[in-house]
Amino acid sequence: MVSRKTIARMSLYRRLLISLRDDGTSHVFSHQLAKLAGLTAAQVRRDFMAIGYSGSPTRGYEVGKCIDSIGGFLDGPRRQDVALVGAGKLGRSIISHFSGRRPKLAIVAAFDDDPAKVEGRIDGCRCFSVEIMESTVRDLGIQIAIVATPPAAAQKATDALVRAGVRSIVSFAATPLQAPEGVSIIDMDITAALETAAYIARETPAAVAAEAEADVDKAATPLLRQLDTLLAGNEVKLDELARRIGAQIVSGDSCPQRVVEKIYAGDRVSDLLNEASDRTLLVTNLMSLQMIRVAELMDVPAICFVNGVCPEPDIVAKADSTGTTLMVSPIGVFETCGLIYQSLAAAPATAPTARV
Amino acid sequence: MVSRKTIARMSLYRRLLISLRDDGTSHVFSHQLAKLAGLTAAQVRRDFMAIGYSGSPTRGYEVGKCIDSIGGFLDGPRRQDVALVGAGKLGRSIISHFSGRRPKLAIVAAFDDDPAKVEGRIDGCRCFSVEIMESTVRDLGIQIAIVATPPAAAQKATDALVRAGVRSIVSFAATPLQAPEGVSIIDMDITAALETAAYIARETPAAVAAEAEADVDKAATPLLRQLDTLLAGNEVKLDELARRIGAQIVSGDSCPQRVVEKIYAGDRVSDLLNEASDRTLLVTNLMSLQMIRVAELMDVPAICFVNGVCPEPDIVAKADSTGTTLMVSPIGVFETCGLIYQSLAAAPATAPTARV
DNA sequence: GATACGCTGTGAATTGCTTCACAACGTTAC
DNA sequence: GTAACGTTGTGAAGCAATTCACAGCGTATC
Repeated sequence: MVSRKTIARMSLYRRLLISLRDDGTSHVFSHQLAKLAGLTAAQVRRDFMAIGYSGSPTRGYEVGKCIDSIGGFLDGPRRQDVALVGAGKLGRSIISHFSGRRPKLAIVAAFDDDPAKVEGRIDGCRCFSVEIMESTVRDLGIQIAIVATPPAAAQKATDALVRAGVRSIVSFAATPLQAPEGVSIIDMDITAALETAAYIARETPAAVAAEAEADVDKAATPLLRQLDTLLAGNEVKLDELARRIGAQIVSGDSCPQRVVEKIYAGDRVSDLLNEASDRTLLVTNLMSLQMIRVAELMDVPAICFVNGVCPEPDIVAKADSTGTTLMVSPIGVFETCGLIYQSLAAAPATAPTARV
Repeated sequence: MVSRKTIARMSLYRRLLISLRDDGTSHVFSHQLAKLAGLTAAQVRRDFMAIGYSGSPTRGYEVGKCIDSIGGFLDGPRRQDVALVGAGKLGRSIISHFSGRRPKLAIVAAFDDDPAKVEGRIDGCRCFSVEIMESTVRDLGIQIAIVATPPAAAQKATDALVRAGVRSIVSFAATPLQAPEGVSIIDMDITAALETAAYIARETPAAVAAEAEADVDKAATPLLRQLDTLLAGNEVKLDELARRIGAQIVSGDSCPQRVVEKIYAGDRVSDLLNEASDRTLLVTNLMSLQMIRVAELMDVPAICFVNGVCPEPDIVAKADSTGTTLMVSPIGVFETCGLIYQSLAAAPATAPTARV
């Protein structure tokens, strides 16, 4: 397994490489990158070896490819959300620091015990009361947190985060945090850093130093019928549909020529069993192997993931093996459904304008 | 010579010991201190050995004496002054962090290129223009500096600090700093720390390799913009919307007169945090109390359940109590989205036919 | 087309840090 | 008094991270 230090350096390499790319550099040698990072060339080569990226003996490393390789290693397949506890000056500055920087890593919620800060927005990040932290973090499925509270509140916050399911914490608190096995703490001890600097300055030998009944059905009938009219017989091929909505087909060679005439949007697998057919396109934001398995079971020809999130290789592989076409729509579920609907309604075939 | 890591731990030990002393503890064993610090007992003993402090085999270490010993090692004979460059949020939070904490270590001057910050006082610390930094630092004989500037300015600041005689720098800049031999740099790389945390959170359970990139995002832009145009300013009242799509409002007395201008369809709660607002209608097939909680949290005015499934009384009750309007659409997510979309597109206002 | 060059990828060596393991020893118990 | 216990201090072992050193290869040069 690759060490924590190597991971941190990867983060650094990527920033350096991005900066090189922006400067128009296409290739870089290990010793050059080493110089920029303040390391040795051997260290850089070892690190790249760890992620399996190879350069050319004559041109060195390709900046673009290298950035992608590091991205493949460092970034998860989907966005990871981060919670921040302690919206004091430090906490707010950290939010600003990350604001819009890494699309795959977003501080989505801040928590503080000061009512003044609560309900405000800090650089676009919502701030809530610590009282709802545990439930919120759990509900959101957040696994990463930053602790920037006064030392007295830090351990309590950490315990709540751990109970909420957080697995990795970056701490700026001036006190070490106790966490159970399996929860990793990365301590950014500012005080220790400054004191260390002071020591060095002093001792270094001089150098330059988430009721009711239903008469709902009655009202529903006419509408549903219209929809059926709209969709039925309005077959469309998968590849054509993908093109119309700007989605990209990500699964390999499965036949995108098949037709769909019904769309099911939603993540509830149990409903799928009743709704889906071999002419149904499934629009979902739940990306899992289970989804592919159910699609196969129901003979669903295609699945459209949303928000531009590409499925992991094992999911693509599974889809390929079952012959399910996968596509990724760059936009959300509502927007994707809207476009498909619009597209079908606008189709030359039978296009009754739905009375609304 | 004692290692940098050991020095940083000393700083930590001292803080832990001071807190123990304040709690009235007079003696402490290596394993106790180790527990507090998150280290092993052997490590603690080794470190104390390095500074030549000895404990008693029966009583352990004397807290007071030990603090003094560490002080003798860590602190210099006289106060050491520190300069800070970059009085942005991060810089100011660092000043507050140290303000009055360590008498022997004081941030005496801050430097920034923003005239608005210059000449002001931050937690008692004077702020000056970067222009006079070099000469001021030199004149004050400052040997320790903290760099908290944007990456672009960091190297320049470092060079000036080095010329001014600084021998040890703690950097919070998002870029590595180059310094001559004899000037030590302690890099607090926040970005690397968070990315490392993200990696660990993701890879800890079962490692899965990541893959391809998504140029899906590019295709997304124009489409999304069109959708925004379509939806923005196309406000519609909740009761009107419900009537148009044949949905039934099931929650009690909450005000269905509110308007919505955005729809979010999907069950992924975490995305809601970023997407939802007090004008967003949430279309979902996930019927749970958690959904109501999140809606409340985000001030989402209404939730539309689908497939004609009426929510349980407890959910309706919860929604009533939070003022969230609940409606039930007789049809599925896709059809509901399609109808809403159609409805908005057909609205008298701005109705650009989406190019597909 | 052969020679020289400089770089990468990697086994092996090295360095530095952490933990083990145990002698030494003060304290308590009987 | 002495046996048992639990802790410190420390040499030695172990482990992780880094560096060395060089084979191998693509390119350039003559």
